[in-house]
Amino acid sequence: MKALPTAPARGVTIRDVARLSGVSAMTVSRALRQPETVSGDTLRKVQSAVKRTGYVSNRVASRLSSNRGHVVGVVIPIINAAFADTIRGMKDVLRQEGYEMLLGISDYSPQVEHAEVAEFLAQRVDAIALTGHTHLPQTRAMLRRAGIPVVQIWTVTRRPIDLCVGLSHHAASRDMVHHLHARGYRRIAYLGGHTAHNDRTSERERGYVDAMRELQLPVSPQGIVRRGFHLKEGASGLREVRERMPDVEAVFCGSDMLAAGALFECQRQRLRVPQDLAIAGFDDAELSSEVCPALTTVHIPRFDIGVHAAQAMLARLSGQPQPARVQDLGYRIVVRETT
Amino acid sequence: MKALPTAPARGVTIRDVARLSGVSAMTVSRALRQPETVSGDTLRKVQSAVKRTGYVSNRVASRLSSNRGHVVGVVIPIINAAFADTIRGMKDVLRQEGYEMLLGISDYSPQVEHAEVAEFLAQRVDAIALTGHTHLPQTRAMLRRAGIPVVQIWTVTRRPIDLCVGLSHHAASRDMVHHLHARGYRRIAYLGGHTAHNDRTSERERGYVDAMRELQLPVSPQGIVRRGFHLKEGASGLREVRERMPDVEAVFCGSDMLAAGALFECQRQRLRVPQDLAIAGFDDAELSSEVCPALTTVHIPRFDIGVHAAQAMLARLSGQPQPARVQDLGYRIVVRETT
DNA sequence: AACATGCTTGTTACCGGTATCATCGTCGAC
DNA sequence: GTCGACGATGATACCGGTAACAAGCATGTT
Repeated sequence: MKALPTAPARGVTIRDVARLSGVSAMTVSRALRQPETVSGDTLRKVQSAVKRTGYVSNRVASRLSSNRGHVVGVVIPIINAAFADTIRGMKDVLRQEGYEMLLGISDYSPQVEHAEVAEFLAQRVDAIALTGHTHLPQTRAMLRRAGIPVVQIWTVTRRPIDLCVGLSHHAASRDMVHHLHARGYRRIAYLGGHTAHNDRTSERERGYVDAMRELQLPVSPQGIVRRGFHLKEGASGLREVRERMPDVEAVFCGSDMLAAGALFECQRQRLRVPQDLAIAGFDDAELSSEVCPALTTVHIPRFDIGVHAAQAMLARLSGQPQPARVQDLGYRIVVRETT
Repeated sequence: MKALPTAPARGVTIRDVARLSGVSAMTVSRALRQPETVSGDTLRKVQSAVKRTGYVSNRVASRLSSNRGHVVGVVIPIINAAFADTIRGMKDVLRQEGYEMLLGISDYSPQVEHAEVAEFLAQRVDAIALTGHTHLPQTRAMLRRAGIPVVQIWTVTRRPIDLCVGLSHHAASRDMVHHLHARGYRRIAYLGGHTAHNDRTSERERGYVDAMRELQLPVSPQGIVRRGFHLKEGASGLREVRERMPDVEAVFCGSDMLAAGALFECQRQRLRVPQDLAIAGFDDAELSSEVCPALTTVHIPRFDIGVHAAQAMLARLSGQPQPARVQDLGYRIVVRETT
């Protein structure tokens, strides 16, 4: 088993280690970062001195002089189960490579996102991940100027700022509507998230509209209801859908939270799902396979988005062969019991 | 409306601003951090130069020389809905004060937690928040030596490393068992989380055991089942409880995820809740009020824990009157339909 | 033997701020 | 009129690393 990382013993600097091992500070620095460039003898002396003093490199100083601080910044709109998986994926990769993560939360506000990015850059992070591709022009400009790896996650876009890892929410949404159609549903409503400053929800809604048109099914503003992503709003959303469109046969929800909230409301109203009303979700949340009846939904690779995003930025940082600029990780329609 | 924070224009340093405004770098530094110590004339010149150049102070350099970097580190065991609320609470406060957050995830491993803390200290964070009070002795020692504010969150403990903000999970758990008893339930089983390296789950389990003893109800290892915190495990846990204790009347779950998983399993098995079996949870997750029937649970101030923790560390950092070392934010039994 | 080559190590300066102390001018008190 | 106090500003060194270059030395080549 590996020894525990030692504490950055207060005040122990590289010069202390240098003195103790009888070499220069520069040699200590080299011994720690590129052991193969110093002699075996020197390496041993340095390692022993490090152990005795409990020396830990000061990342702040290191970053100031070399412009590498082993920190990346990540901005997500909100912490929820979906983004949590992506964060976990990133963390797993970053930890292995010795990188830390600054977390920014934008609350779906481009202004707040901009402020977080500005602060990240002031902190001189090595790379930045952003959610989606809807940003202020100033934010894009600032990121370009910064000249560090930038990964946009969750959606794919043709013109990323730098890199991008995600999937087409439009295509996924479209496919789900086709699934509902194949099951025989015709009066299909859409209960989705607010679309302001959110390309995921916008794409999903457009996917629904486009598919309905393709299938020559009736689409109308009556059949589209928008809500936040809370279970409670799924319930109220379902009530509104049924008021507006009494003969609705299926409700396609832009997130599993909305779908589950709608499902619970059906249970309260003693509506049978899917006999009286079919429900489909999006995200394949943990909940979806566990509720009764289990939710039909779109599985998206939340965890892998994080893994690939982190790998892409690290690859760029280490000057490895350039990763693909755009990585589409796809999705999967998961048919369960509610459709 | 406030202007957007500007980009750290590449390469613009305090010296550039100094040259442009015709004063020394030191005066610029003062004008930005303690505007009241420079003359009005100077202040205006500096502000204009800052605007023209788009200068943003380099936090890295600032931290190196002044030991203040406007970053705090937070370690949580896992990202889930519960901790997400706490993170949000912290972020809200930190953002207002211009602090950024490094996020560490320990996966319930004290070794990983130790490594994260070590790395945070190498990054020279201004303060650290940790979850719970179960840490390696080395971790405690390292934190003490670091001499920065440390907040332990979620549980209260008599001997915190420095500060602590949370509640007594033992008392809350005990109260819930008393509630079940008052409702007439006698054969009460406990379905909780794994207790290794987790003081929240341990305390909750002990609270159950202690309350059962007080009430002179039968407690046996048969009536205690441990699982992870996934819905699926709530379902499998419920099956195991009923196998082991066929005449069980109520299941007290150490988390709402387990409780909801158990509830869904009951629905699948066509068991009526609470008539055939009562279920109580812990955490008051968003889910709990929305499922049908709604879950009886223990509400805990997840968001406020974050807010108070952040406020406590910032208070200490700014040398304000010392915050209370231990803040017990309490809990509330929320009776709904499942008991 | 003289010299080029490569490997290891050391010296120096610098990253971009800020702490500290020195300096300068102004104003009021004696 | 001289002196001390105070406010504003500047010069310098330093935080703790690392880049860039120089130097020393052993080895191989002609």
